[in-house]
Amino acid sequence: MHLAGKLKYSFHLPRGRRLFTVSGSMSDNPTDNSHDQYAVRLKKLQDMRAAGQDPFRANVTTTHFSADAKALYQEGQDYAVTVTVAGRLITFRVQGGSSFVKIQDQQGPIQLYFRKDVLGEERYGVFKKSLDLGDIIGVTGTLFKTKTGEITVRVDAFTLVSKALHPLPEKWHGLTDPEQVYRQRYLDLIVNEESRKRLQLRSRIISHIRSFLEKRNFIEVETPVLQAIAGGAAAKPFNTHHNALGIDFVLRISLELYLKRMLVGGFDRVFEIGRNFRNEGISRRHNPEFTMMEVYQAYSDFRGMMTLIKDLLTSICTEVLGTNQIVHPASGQMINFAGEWREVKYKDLIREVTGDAGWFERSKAEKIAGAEKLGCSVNPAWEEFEITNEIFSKKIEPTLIQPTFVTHLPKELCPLAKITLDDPTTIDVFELTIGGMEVAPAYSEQNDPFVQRQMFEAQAGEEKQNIDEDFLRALEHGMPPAGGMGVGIDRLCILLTGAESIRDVILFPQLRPGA
RNA sequence: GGGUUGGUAGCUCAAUGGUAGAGCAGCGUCCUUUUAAGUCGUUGGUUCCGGGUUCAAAUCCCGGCCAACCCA
Repeated sequence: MHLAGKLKYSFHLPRGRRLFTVSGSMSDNPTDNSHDQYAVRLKKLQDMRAAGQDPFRANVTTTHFSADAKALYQEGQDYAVTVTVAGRLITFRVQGGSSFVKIQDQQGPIQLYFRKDVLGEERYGVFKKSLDLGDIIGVTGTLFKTKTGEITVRVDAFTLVSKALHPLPEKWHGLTDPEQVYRQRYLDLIVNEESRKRLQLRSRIISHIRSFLEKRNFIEVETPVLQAIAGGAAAKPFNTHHNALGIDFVLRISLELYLKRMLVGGFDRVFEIGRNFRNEGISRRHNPEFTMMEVYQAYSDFRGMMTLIKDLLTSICTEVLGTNQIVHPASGQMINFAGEWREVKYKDLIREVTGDAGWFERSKAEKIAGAEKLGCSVNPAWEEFEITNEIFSKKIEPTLIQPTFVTHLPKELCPLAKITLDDPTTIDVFELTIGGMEVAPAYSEQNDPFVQRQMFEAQAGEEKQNIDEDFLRALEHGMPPAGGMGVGIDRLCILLTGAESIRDVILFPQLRPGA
């Protein structure tokens, strides 16, 4: 089931407009050219082509991006530096024989100054008549500072290198319809600086994670997305099919089991930043495909991972964000990454919120009653640990705004970690929770193949075929003791960019096909 | 899956059951240092789709599609 296969790719024209009727009326009656901006722009394109200038065959060799070009200007040295820049036309202010426009490239906007007496009558006329907001142009000119102090390129020559047939969204309000923001992200990126900044910040965060880990001798690897068995997490997978092999595959739901094979193979410090796919609901916090970073370090444990994640996040704060404090939009609180981070056992949090020191000795009926007293709706079919975990998810996790290591979770919640030595009901694990969201779980990884098999069998229940025998065989060859951690990159970006929704930090979030 | 809110010009939004409008964009005019430039004029509508009520529906009712938020 390929989702993309169901999408209809159609050439999109403004509603109710047909290309041939519009262009027909254009040529029949050139004065009546005001009914459709698409048609107006198409006409300009056709006229240029007829004159032997096809913008889609033109190009320009740029010398600088916008901000780099502006940085070359030296005070008082007007028209001394020549640059060639290119970008999308975002403002257009014609003023008789001189005009100011702005173009925008990857680094942001730069102002251009067109003069009739510099360009000549004919080229200036082409500039005024042939260009539209949204077109992509390249210009060569010299830097100067206007009387209002803006560094500007006085244009000596310009080339249209791509025609925009659709008008840009309105310049002041921008594009606000959330649906269009996500479906036509390119428009959002053109007109909404906040979106552009946020998504660029995401790239810088990921880039920083890579360099941070590489400096600590971690090796980045890539493991299969297509897998015969979805392992490493409890989630419903997407199913797909390999035609030549004639077998079904699933898309991975986690990176874990292959990265541990890398530990067996002698890659002692590995990480992968990759897409996971979970066939579950879509919400403010969930996208069906999301980016996970998983990292494994031999001869470490969950305590070592604590240090690693704290160092990593502190490093992102100082080197990428330039601050240790971030506003948590939902609560308005400041999240403080500096100083010591709270560490608390899962069981202690449960005892605290239920007010019951003996919670874990209570019967299932008593736990159900306790959970309902706290306002949790409980499914009677749940196991006891699920009832308790409902309290954690609903009543505790959302309140953990400051960075908090929740440690020693019940062993049922993770079958891949080592049992705590002095408490056989818990595992050596933490979940780092910030801003009410689980950001990074980490474990002392299970490397005992016998215990691992038992855990898998208990988890699989009747579905023994879902046990990854190849992974167990790998463990039987000996995996070094290791700490492992997963970092939800999207959630981290929500947190660090102050976004409201996962959709704001994913370039093209999944939506229903159509529209 | 349930509830709430919304979908009107290219964009941002008005219009209390009674002629569908404004700003920006577009088109035409004036303007050689503007900053949402300004000026004068002007075009542009399957009011998401399909039914229904009514003399009359963007508006009320039913169904559908899409989205946002909340809940599961």
